[in-house]
Amino acid sequence: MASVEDSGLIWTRPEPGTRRPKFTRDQIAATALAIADAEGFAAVSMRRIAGELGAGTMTLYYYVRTKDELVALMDDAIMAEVLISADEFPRHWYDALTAVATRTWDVLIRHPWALHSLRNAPAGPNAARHFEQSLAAIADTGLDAPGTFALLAWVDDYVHGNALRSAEIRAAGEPAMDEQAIEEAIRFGQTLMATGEFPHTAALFDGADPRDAFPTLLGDLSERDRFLHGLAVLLDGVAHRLHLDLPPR
Amino acid sequence: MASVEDSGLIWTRPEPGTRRPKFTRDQIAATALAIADAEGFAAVSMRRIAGELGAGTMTLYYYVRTKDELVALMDDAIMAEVLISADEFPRHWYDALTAVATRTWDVLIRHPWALHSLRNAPAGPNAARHFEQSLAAIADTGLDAPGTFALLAWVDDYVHGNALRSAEIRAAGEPAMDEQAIEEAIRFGQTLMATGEFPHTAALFDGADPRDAFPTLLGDLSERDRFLHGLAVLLDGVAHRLHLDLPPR
DNA sequence: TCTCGTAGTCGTACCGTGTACCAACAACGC
DNA sequence: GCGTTGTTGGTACACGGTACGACTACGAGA
Repeated sequence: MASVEDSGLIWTRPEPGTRRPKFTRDQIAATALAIADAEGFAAVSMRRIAGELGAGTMTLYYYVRTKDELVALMDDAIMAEVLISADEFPRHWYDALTAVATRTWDVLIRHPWALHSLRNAPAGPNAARHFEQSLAAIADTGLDAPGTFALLAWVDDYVHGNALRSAEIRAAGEPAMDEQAIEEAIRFGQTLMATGEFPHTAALFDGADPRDAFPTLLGDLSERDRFLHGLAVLLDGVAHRLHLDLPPR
Repeated sequence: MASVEDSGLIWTRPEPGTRRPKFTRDQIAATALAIADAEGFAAVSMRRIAGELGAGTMTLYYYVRTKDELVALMDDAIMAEVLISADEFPRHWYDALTAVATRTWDVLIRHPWALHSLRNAPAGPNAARHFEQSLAAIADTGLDAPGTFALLAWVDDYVHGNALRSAEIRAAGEPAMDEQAIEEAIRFGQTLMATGEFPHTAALFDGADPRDAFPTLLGDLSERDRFLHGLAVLLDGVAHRLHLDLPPR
């Protein structure tokens, strides 16, 4: 006898022959990513993801052995965003490396929590693809293996270091720090200045309110432009030291 | 009537007139630092610190409002290590900046958990002193405020990015990753290689066992030398772009 | 000398985390 | 019909930060 549960229309009944799980890893990772983007990585808990998905908490552990594995999934999803399609890949090493670095930076800024929270995630397939792309970018330099490795490391270090700090600046603008906390921080700064122990710092700010002074100090450039500027400086040094040619302009 | 507790010799009784707290913030921060250095930042919990100190957990909250404040204390202690004494301060901007950056790197490597765990700590007095020293280092370049700020940012970005990755490599050598996990990771890598999707990566490793290949790829240099090399490349670019003079050799 | 205010200490309890364990259920091959 | 196995999820535990408030003992005032 068919029970009430069975009596639905075909549309409501799952196709037979396929004993499919309710969820997929992609779906779970996407949910986790959405939570992290909206409320920060700290809000990503197993209970929270499960709740968002309308599942029991422990259900997630059928798809994933530990939370670390789930984090690895998140990392791989992010690394996918970093990949550059073949048709937008410049020919010259300088431009190609700049393109890869910039794309990486863009993604890291789009997910400011990522660099901090995915640090321990083991590399997945998309991380490998990103590395392959990086190698492809500088293949025409003719550098040997150690040289190649070193160059990529320098660029990666700068990109990550810059993204880390830029993400911080971005976060500082958010309501995370309330007006009163800023006020106190400034007063503390003034107390330090008053000791006379910081002549160079005092000269730099020149008595101005730090809140007004920052745009000037940053040269009225966007974070992204300042990143690009530093990258160009670094690659200048690279071309000079490693005797590589710069692209025609 | 004096109770049994009071009956000790003078030596065992605290001096009167001074109702001193049992602990100090410095002491608490030092304990927390020791735990972090020995077992990683994750091992630093309020209960653990208190236990180490022979105090009740909640006692710590008399000295500190929240754990975040305690972390700020740890950060300030670390920043103290970064400071360079006046007599070892080189004259030329290139050497001075290199000295500051290298000292920073050394400290970050000595405390590999620091960069990752103290990221959100607000700047304290020693952070301000470090900034002042950085300004002093490049004062003789004659750069204007935005130029100064930009230069320090580039160098800081590179130092932090490199230290972050170097600390990681260091951690990877630790027993954290057991033999079996490494074996699996390598097998996974080979699976990826077998797809033919990674020609450049395959060429780089040239069929060698990754465990043997790494020293060669790293150019048989120490982490520290590789850091210094990259820093020199960056500063080369800086001198070139900003029309600054290099130190006489 | 007695009393009282208060600086300093800490036990208990609450909520939130990751996850081990196990019971319940559903769909398939026979 | 059955047992098997894939899938779900409830409960419980250890551990985290910390709010609350009780307790202790010093120092000052009477």
